[in-house]
Amino acid sequence: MRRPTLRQLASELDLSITTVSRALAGYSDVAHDTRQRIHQAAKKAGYVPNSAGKSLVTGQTGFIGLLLPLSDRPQIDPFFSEFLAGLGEGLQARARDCFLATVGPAQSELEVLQHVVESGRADGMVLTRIGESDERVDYLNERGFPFITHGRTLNDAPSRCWVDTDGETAFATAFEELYSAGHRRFGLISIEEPMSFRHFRETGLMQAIQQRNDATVSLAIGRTPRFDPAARARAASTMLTSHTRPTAILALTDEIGLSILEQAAALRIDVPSELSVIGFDNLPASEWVRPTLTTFDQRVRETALELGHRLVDLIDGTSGSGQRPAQHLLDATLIRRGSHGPAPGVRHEYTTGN
Amino acid sequence: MRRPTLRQLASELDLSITTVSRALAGYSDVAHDTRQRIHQAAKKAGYVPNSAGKSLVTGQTGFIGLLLPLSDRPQIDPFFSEFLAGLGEGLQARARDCFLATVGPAQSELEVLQHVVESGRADGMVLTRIGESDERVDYLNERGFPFITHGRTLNDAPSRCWVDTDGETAFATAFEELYSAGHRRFGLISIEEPMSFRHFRETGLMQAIQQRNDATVSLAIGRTPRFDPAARARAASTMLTSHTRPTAILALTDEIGLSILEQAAALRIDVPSELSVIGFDNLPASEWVRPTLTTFDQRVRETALELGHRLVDLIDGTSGSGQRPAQHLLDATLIRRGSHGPAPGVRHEYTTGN
DNA sequence: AGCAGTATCCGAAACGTTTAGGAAGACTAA
DNA sequence: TTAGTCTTCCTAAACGTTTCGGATACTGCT
Repeated sequence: MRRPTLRQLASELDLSITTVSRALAGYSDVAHDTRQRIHQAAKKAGYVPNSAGKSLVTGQTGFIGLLLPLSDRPQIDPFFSEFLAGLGEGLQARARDCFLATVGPAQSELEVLQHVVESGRADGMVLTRIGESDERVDYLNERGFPFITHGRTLNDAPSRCWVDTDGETAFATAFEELYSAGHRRFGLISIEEPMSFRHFRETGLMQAIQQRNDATVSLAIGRTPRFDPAARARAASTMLTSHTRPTAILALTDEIGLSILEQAAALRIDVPSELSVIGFDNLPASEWVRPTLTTFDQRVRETALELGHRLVDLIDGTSGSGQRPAQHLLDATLIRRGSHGPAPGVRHEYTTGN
Repeated sequence: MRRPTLRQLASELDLSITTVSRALAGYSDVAHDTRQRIHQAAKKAGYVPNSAGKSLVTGQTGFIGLLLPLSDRPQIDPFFSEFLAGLGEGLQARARDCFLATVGPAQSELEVLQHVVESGRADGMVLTRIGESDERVDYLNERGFPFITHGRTLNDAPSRCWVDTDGETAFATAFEELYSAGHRRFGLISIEEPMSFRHFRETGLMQAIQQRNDATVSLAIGRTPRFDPAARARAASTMLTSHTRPTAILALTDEIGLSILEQAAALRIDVPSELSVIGFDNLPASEWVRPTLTTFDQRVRETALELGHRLVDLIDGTSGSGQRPAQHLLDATLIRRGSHGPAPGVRHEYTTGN
């Protein structure tokens, strides 16, 4: 039982293909009762336009591509399902579907991206995990292919579409929160990879420190490969056993934050009385651990929904009319939980050292 | 700058479209040096066949659809990214792409499924979250559309393709492990939804209990809606405060297991000395909590990879030659962690009651 | 020279849709 | 009556690909 086509419908109704097509598409040059007959027959036959045919003539596929690297590390992205849910919701509202361009371990993302773009499988692209500079962005820019990114590079033109979470403000806020609570010896455990979110979060912290202009504030920085749990634990442990252990540590991600909590427990350092930790991402696990992890929520779902809408605007050329700016920065909201608190009293400063 | 087409390539090379097409497709009726000229020109022009054109004539899209419900609950599926990674990897190896058919809150999955199938956007479908009986499965069966499921219904024909984790054996194993450790008063916190994995896990437990044929074994059963954290907590707390509190509780999922650990901590019931808990899923959080949660790992990624390969086999008709059976049951592996241990001594049985 | 066989290429149709550019008839206004 | 304007419908081309069924020229053989 093959799917009904326009031709079949037309011959059944003794009409031309054109008329059936135009009736279904809602054009006004079809008589009212003809239109009704057509709609009835279409519904009865279960007619759904063949997307390949349509795509061939319109040049649009109705697909949005999402570049998905399949590294061998276990978790792709902790909030990936959230992201997908938001994106899917946004795209569905605009009658598009999402397709996953998977990047195998042996391929480069750029390679896959080029193939997708050139084969015309997608009308637009969504890119995540943006680096401080990003060859994928450069390629699509040059190619003139519609795309949007979750995150920005360090040198985007003002017209380049992106949606990002304001990590800069978030980390400044975190610093202020902790500074006000009396903390002066700070730590930051960051990642080694030059992702742009690292840049912004770090910058936010640095600027906030500078702005305080308080010589008693110190900052120790540790780095770890992003996806190596053992290295993460080492970085945390190193900072926690240092001679001048910080009283407050900012973790670039929750995974790092959880690792710090774990090492602190192992070293019998009480959180939050002896040590404050603030993470970023609001992973599910950050609610399950004890103490619970204070962190920032990115509202990933919302972000991705926005991303979808904006990309379709871009493709349809709707964004030219200027209702929304091309770039959109969303606030991260601080989720105050159990892993931060007032700094330990100055008296204790030298007794807690290792 | 539009993408190069076969026609352009052909006229450039002073050849017919046919020849260029056949050379690129690897047919043998093209002279060696002609073939080389064509390949060179194609590479130079960056030619990639237009997928709509190809799809129109071959009737294949190269896409596999994955039905993705966008419920309003925050996390779609804890291991969703894992699943996607595996599926993507499998499909990529077979030169297919994965597309996401998102189901909005207002739509039914069946409705979306029908639309995808009838519009010819996909060559095959992957279904997850299978119910004990499932209208989506019925529809696709009847429609004769290629599909595979992660999970099985309670009445699948032997030829119906699926890959599933053996929850039956897993729960029997868990029971045996605990029984051998001296536990006799068991609890099970299950879900309310008639998902088929619930059926198999419960059945596995029941059968294991029956097989022991030990009158001193008791089983208390609690149920909670799958995605309601508050109800989950209530169910856990109810079982933990019952007059005859179990010494070992099996949680149908890790989310339930984590909730039990949380409630136990709140009630000052020590795990594992007073209570053993075993979950299922191996969520990331189960490693972060203290005590860590003993649970089963489903090897989601591996499962999904298998799923992808088998579906493509099915589509290509390769599975007819009978190298692999249509149905495949994978073992879940017990990850022994900190939340289970020997049963508390009989002496304590009546002192721990609430 | 005549013939079969082979290597190499091509014309044309087909897939299902959209849409530009009419055409035919009915109505309106003078 | 006649020209003009709507309303309603249709013909035909186009999108880019694959593939069936030849066509042509060359080879080797008798």
